Amino acid sequence: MTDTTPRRRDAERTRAELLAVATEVFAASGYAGARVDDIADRTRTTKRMIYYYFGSKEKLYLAVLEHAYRGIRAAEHDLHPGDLPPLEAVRRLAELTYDHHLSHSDFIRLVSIENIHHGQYISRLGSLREINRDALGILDGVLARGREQGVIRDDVDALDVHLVISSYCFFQVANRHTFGHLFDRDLLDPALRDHHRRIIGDVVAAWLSAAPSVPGPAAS
Amino acid sequence: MTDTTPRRRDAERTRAELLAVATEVFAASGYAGARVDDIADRTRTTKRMIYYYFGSKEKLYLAVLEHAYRGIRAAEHDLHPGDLPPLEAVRRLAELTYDHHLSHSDFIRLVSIENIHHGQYISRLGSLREINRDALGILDGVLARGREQGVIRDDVDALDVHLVISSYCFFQVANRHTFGHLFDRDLLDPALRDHHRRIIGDVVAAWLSAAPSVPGPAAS
DNA sequence: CGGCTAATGTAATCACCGGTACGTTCACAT
DNA sequence: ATGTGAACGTACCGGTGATTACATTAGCCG
Repeated sequence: MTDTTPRRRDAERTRAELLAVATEVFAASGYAGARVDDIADRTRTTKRMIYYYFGSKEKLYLAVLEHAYRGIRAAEHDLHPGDLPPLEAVRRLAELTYDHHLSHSDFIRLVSIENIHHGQYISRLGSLREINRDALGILDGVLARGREQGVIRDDVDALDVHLVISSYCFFQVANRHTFGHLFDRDLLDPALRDHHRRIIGDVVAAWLSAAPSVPGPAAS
Repeated sequence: MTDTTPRRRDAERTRAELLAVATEVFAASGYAGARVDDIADRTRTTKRMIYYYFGSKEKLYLAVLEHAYRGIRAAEHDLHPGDLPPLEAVRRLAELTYDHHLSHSDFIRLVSIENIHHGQYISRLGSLREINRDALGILDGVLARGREQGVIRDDVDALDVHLVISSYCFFQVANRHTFGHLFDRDLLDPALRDHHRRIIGDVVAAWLSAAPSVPGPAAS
């Protein structure tokens, strides 16, 4: 957060700046690793204000988490399936999700961090559940259409597809460092981006258009 | 670490116990979140011994990380492709990897933690790189055989396949909590295990047997 | 046995870090 | 213009947590 507007006494702005910087710091260091002093020092205000606006480190983290989750629009929202052929729509969704994840690495890291803490904080943020609902609804509509047309297998539901796509995209960002070290491939190398994006598109398209491996719907 | 052998003065045992407990605690709380006192209290020795054997919290974590990585045998090692049809071999590898990840959640969590720290610790453990080499080699052999037989597409390399499989399996364990909360599906629910295992098998089998989406090898 | 070192226990130290007491100043309403 | 509360700053506190100084004992080797 470098200086921008040098106004004095602007509650909204101070609060927003703290939240933005806290997001960066928590994402960079984890909850326990983040330092309240560090967050304060990176703003043009002081530690006192963190407690004035948020009350505690924990509540600040909760605010960061909620803000991050609300700020993320599921890639599904940018998908306008229109009358795209279902398979093309899903491929497009996969590739959108890929780009979406790559450009929101702080969010991805916060999710990792939250899982390290067994989801103990997000579990207090009940209102988030609804956000992803309609995103899944969009995907579900596409799959239904594909099944009707007989071009998409019937033993897979929207959540399964979402899981496969998210896993792949998430991994690229979340495990960049260990994977890069062990295999000498920087997953986020711009030169590989098209290759990696195409892969997840190919994967879901091939998967969904294949015949069910066992007759009849199996999803529970 | 509950009591087992009540011998006194056993260096090997003390060291091993510390390492095992430290693995649990680091995996449970992250590096910064883990407490040296906590680790010591869970053993039948004292904090002093951590410093006697490992020197510092950081070196203890490094030892945990290295031990965990060495202790993990890539699922590829349990794959004996023999003369299985290539596609079946890859499907089998995917399903093996799935079970493998599910039964090593502490390791998965350590990997997540290490990535939160930008891989700064694993980058000091240069010797690990070799471990995964021959694992990839096995997969590479299967793919090569499949390409020769014309049953596996030629625009995908072993690392790509490994990435797709690992991503899916890793996500299940690593993001269990946030995903479970947001979508009301416990990814590790035993009742879903067969369903989820089958999915990754279907995914790679369908993907690899499909025709390349663009003519000619594209992998870099 | 005597002694010598590896191994262990106890009790501190010291920095760091989340949180707060207290005082000040801005800006808006009247 | 000025009273008033919201917004902010400074300096500090108290606990915690990593690390260590020092004392002790166990076991082996001769």
